[in-house]
Amino acid sequence: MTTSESTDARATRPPLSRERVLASALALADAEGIAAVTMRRVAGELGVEAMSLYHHVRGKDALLDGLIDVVVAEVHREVEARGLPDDDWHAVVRERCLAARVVMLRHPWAPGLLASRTSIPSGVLGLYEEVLGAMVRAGCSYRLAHRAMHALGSMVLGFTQELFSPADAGGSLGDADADAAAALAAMARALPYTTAMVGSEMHDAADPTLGWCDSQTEFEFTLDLLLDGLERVRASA
Amino acid sequence: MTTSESTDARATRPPLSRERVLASALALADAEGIAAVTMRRVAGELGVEAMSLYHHVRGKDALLDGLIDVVVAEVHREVEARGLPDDDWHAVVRERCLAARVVMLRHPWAPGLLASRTSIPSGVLGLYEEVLGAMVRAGCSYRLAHRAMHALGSMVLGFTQELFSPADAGGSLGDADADAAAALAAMARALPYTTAMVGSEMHDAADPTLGWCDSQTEFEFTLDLLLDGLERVRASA
DNA sequence: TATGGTCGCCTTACGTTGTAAGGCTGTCTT
DNA sequence: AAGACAGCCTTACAACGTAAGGCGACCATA
Repeated sequence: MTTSESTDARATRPPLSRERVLASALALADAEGIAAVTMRRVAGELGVEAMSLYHHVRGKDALLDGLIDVVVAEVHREVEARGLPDDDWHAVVRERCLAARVVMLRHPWAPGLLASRTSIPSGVLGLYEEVLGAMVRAGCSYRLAHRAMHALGSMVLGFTQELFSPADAGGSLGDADADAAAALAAMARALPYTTAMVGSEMHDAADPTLGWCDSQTEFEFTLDLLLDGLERVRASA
Repeated sequence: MTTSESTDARATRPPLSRERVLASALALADAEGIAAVTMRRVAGELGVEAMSLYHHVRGKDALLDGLIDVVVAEVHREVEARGLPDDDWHAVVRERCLAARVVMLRHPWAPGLLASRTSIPSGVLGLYEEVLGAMVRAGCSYRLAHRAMHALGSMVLGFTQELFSPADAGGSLGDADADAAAALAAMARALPYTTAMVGSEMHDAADPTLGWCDSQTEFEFTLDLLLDGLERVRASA
């Protein structure tokens, strides 16, 4: 009985593999956040016991490293899917940053996870190399290119960790109207400029229900701010 | 016996308080990283059992929120400790960012923790308000000021999460020389620009033992890049 | 001066986490 | 045929956050 059951189960499902483990973990992280990625949970998703994962992954830390590799590979694929200008360094760098961003938006847990790793994943070095090459070939000094790496890297990772989301800034709506109004009034008194900004931006927003803060636009604005600044430094050197 | 012991212990140490709990957690996080901040561990540091903390802190999450409040208060104090230019928005914003940075450097776990919180801490709103006010009074539109918040915030938080630290880029030194040389050669082949950049920057660095990558300089460079860009947009509007 | 309440801390216990150690069952090699 | 091996499972342990309740010391009131 027990024998036939386990035989059935083994026949039914495809054999485990590092790829299947990582795919399962990725799906789980996307669906329920990185905290849901638990050895037992991932195993359960694969119809298997927790300890079985250890035959394909050294441990939880290695699993998370693998997850990062998957995300970085996705960025590479996204870069290839877009056209490669290759002549204009501005465009080359811009495309890399935007590609990285769409992938980070698909996997909002990725920036935090990346930041938590102690050693830099090798795939990321490949991305840096491409950007670096484009800048240096365009006549940027290594010093300038180095600084660009810091600036752009911190922006790509930082922008997904939205510290300034509408729901938070708006206070806890959904309470009684009186309470909400009082809270809003108190906020307007304590933080007049912030309140005015939210009001002004919400009024200007095309679709206020979607959120007053279109972070894609913000992202591209900041990106161009940096790229223009870098170009200015390059040209003046 | 038991009675006298507990009496002694209670007489010996000052009574617990929210402040003492937070101070202990802060010291622990600074010394051993945020992962070491455990209810049992913090309690142990105070000569107390884990559950005793719950009389002064709602739970672990509230403890971490408290930790953030402490850090934000430290930023405010740092801002006050510096002189207040107050006339030049450029300088006002710059000082805030630099103040935030030195505090983040003192508590490297803070940016990650801040990013992990779901709701924005009220103290941070105060900082935003100051920067926002300076910009708006200087003639920036709310739209521009809003974008500046995103750009500057993501930079301040992102820059401490050094994804590009010397130890990593340099590979694992400390092995046999032959292995290290081989690894370096392989890296030079796979990542020629990166290798060249590290070499170039290390050569130029005043004190190579301190690290080829002076992130304070990088930070200020990026900050000024952003501020100059923002000023240009403001002036042209 | 007794008495009951409250405060501060402790004890015990439960469910969840990562993972070390070892068992069982097929398949493959010699 | 026999032994090695791969793949999965079982059991077990320490550490985690925290719910529930206990116990002594104080303090106000009767």
